[in-house]
Amino acid sequence: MATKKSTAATIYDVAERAGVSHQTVSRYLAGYEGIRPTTRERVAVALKELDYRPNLAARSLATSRSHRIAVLTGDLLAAGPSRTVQGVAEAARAAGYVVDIIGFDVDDPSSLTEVMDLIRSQDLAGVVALAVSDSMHDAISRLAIDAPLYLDSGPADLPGPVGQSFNAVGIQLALQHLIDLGHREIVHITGAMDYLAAKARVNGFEQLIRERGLRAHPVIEGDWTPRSGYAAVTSGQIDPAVTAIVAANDQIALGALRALDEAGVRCPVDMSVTGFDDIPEAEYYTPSLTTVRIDFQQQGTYIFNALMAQIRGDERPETGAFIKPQLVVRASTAPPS
Amino acid sequence: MATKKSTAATIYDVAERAGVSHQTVSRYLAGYEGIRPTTRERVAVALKELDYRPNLAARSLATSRSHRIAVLTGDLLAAGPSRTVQGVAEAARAAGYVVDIIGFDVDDPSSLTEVMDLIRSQDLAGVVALAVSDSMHDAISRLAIDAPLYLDSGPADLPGPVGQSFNAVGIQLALQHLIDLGHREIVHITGAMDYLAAKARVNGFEQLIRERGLRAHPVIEGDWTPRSGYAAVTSGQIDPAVTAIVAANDQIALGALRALDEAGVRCPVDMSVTGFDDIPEAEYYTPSLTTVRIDFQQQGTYIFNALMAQIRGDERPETGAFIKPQLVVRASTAPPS
DNA sequence: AGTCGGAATCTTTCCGGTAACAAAGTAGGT
DNA sequence: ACCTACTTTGTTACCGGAAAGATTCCGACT
Repeated sequence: MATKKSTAATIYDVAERAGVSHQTVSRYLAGYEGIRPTTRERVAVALKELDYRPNLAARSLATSRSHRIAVLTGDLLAAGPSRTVQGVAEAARAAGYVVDIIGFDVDDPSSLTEVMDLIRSQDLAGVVALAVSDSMHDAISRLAIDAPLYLDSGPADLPGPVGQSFNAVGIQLALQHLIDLGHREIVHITGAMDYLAAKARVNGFEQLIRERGLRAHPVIEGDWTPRSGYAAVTSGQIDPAVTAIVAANDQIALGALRALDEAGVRCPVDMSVTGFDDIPEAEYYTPSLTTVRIDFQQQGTYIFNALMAQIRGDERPETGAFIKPQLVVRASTAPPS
Repeated sequence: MATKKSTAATIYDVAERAGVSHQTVSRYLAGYEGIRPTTRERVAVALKELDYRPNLAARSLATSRSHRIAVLTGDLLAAGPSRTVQGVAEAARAAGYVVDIIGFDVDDPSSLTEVMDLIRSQDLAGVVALAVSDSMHDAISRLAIDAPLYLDSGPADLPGPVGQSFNAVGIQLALQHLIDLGHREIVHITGAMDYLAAKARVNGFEQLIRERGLRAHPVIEGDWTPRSGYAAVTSGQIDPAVTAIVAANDQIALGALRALDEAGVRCPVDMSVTGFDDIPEAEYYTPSLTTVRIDFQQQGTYIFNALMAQIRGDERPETGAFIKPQLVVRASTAPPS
């Protein structure tokens, strides 16, 4: 039966109740083996009776380590990042870590100064930076945070962070699907090009186009938003020969779908469209969107694990982690007519 | 010129450098007035030279108060809540608070036990619970958290939390718009009915229907998802006389739009549809969705302020805060034909 | 029985701040 | 110049844990 006390119980309270020293309680909590069973039992009982909860501030002060990680992100609003954050948060919680969300202004690198102060004040176990543009990438990597930092961005020509490993393969899944349907003239609408994810998708797209020996239509630059997908189609940049569009995410695909509809171009009869992410709404677009499903939950887990590996100081870069994208065929793709 | 030191500077380091006692430094940091200008200057210089950052764990331990709040939420994925969280996080950051995101399993009230432990270990300044269903509402309010708690849920018959004040007015904006267009047979597809937001929208809807003396079609129960909007239309629950649908959010509207399209019912010619939230995609649905825009940023600010008021122990419940919803007329509504 | 050594437990110190109290320093009034 | 009353600054204790060193306990062995 938990005793109601106005102030939270400390290890001293527990120790007194169990008739031992506070250090013994501390050892018990740390899982130390060498405690006599009778003593152990007394401590356990006292702990339960007082409904003891450790004070994390005190622990963190004493050890100068915490079980808290920060997620730095430019926008939580975008569907992808927000789900990734969710995934990281869940993985972190399962591992007994708490996640601080720290936002910064994507357009203002100087806002990082505040962020930096915040991070340095917090003794964090680690920091994850998600959805980071190139300019921010440099600013962040210069940040000289003393905690391990997992940066989900970087040059597109390197293998890249584990959290971004699926981009090329994913986009190729969509592209190959269109090729299999018989399409030969295919164009890509990109995400915001200062994001690694966008560049990786472009690279994946162009690589497969080359491998298959297809005509390389210049990509059309978008910025992840439906608006940019709409603009890409209405801007007249698309070669009339094109019969299929590979959008860098579902929102762009939505915008494109809408523009096609307004222009009287039927999807999928006259033009096929694929998305990326498989957000819950994608199935209900008109027509239902063929897209590539990403397991953001798993992505979050991988990212968290990668950070934990850094925290523990592991050397091996955990090569096995790869998020397997999955093609979801719905009604927005069909053979060219 | 900041001196590079391997370990972070403490107030003791600063004190030594400035030739004063650490307490004087502490006073300076606390903004205490009674410090001689010359001393003040020396401290300021030392502070800057050592690039001092306070250790929040130590401060929190000493004061048993922290500048950290937790946001408890069932799902970050849903568009509304995630944007609200974003808003709260931003308001909190502006006020110098850090936000911990704590997720729990909506379907498993026992997961709250863990959450509870987490919260109690963290010495938090306050807790915000968002997107809370009724069952969770009870579980959470029983949680006996010693920090101030802002619960964004509750009985639908009370005025309700400030964060939810816009529901009735917002839905009535949509409904009145349809009435103005000449619609008389209007049905509502609800959100998940164990959420305050869903109930408040239903109440607002039914109230205005009564006031205008219109036929009260029974509401069709949804769960915020596009799937449920789709199901509501295809299930045949809608009276053939109905000429307009008021959906509880944009996703539901999307599902409905899709079902109507498949059934060959033209929107807005044969059926008008309104959404709620104005997510960025809504404009690009087919047809472009008439909806009610909610300023989630502002909502987040209000919620944060409400929590801060509780933390400070203010009595007056800050009655002035109201998020003004805004009707956004697009192409999914038209006079009945 | 006396000793030795490891196991179990206790005591002290520290982490980096804040709070309360004590002690200087300073100025004004007589 | 002396005392009083503020001002300014310094000292010490404390928050709740963890780490390190000190101490007690206990059984095995001589």
